[in-house]
Amino acid sequence: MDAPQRPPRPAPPPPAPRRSPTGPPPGSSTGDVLQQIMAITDQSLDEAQARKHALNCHRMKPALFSVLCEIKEKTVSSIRGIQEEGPPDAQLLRLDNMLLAEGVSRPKKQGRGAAAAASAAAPGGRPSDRGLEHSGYRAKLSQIRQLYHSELEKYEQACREFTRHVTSLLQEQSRVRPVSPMEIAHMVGVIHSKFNSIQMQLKQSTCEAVMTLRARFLDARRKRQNFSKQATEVLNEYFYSHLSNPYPSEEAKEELARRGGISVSQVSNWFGNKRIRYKKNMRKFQEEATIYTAKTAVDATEVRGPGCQASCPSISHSSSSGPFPLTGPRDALVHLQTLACLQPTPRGGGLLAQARGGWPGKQMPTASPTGNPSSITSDASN
DNA sequence: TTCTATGATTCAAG
DNA sequence: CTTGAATCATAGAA
Repeated sequence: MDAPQRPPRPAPPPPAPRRSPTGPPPGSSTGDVLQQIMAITDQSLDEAQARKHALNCHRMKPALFSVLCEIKEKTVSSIRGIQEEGPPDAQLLRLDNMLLAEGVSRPKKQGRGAAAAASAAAPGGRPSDRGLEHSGYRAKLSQIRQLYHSELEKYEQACREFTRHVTSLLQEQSRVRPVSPMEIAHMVGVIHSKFNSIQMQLKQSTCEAVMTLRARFLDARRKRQNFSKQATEVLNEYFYSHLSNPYPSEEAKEELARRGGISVSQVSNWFGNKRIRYKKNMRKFQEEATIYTAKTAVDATEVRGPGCQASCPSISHSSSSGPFPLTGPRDALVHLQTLACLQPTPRGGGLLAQARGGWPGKQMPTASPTGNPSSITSDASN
């Protein structure tokens, strides 16, 4: 394999170990020795062993060896050129990173930045993907991970065995031909790179499996599940108590999410849907509004005691105040202010006009920045 | 089965 | 980025 075109023999073998007085029979020339080497593969194992031994003990062996060394010296530079392996290519790096990010592979022992980043990831998933923490996904991912590691282990084992085999073979051969340690290292490198490419295929297919799993799971996410009663209640309470400005701040969303046991984005979705659906068909929501308005008022009363303006939630949606009536303490305040400023016409003016435009003048966040849960539904004092 | 309610997604606008 | 609007897709009721 690494034997290049043999140059024309420049000189006969060095004279040093030449024919000794007790020399071999005339037939055992260098050509004969080579002939024997070539014939070794045609022989049985025992026969070959015997021949090998004979060759090793042959008195011409040192001479032949030194010739081979000479030839080798001339060709070795060509090996040197390919000794260094290039850096792991980008594709492999990408695959590794992905497997790491998905929690399929573990960070390298001597891990640096990537390892630190990955260690933050929950086993079996990216922490950022709240929705992906479901058991089904994790179970599948863990299956993939197990398969990946067992296959990887198999490949590594095979690689080790093959490397050991080839190394010992080369060491054995080094008795009859010059095989430098560098050459052996090179062979090992070649073997490793072959096995690496197999490993890369494994990584590739693992990545594909993970991607498929993710895609399927994300699809499944569309299978909606209704929120719990608690969540709906919390959201509706906020919505109807902030009807003039149903745009919860980030803090409020977080608080609502926490209280409802849902995610912030679900809160955002819910409010987006709610605003639109409420506006489209306010009549339909009238009853709901009354319920939650009353509820909020009761809560507010409990907090502040009777006598406050919030304790009179008896507002009808068909009243002249339009679709976004005074439904809660804060709305009462906002509405009073608006009335004072805008002098709305009995129908269609003021808040109604605002509402038609889709709650245009967004108010300041209505939740207290302190994050006090009670402030979400009773913030009239702001 | 159909119908309705509702959570999620997509897309354009700002 | 958030939002409104349209739409999709499904759960659950009828």
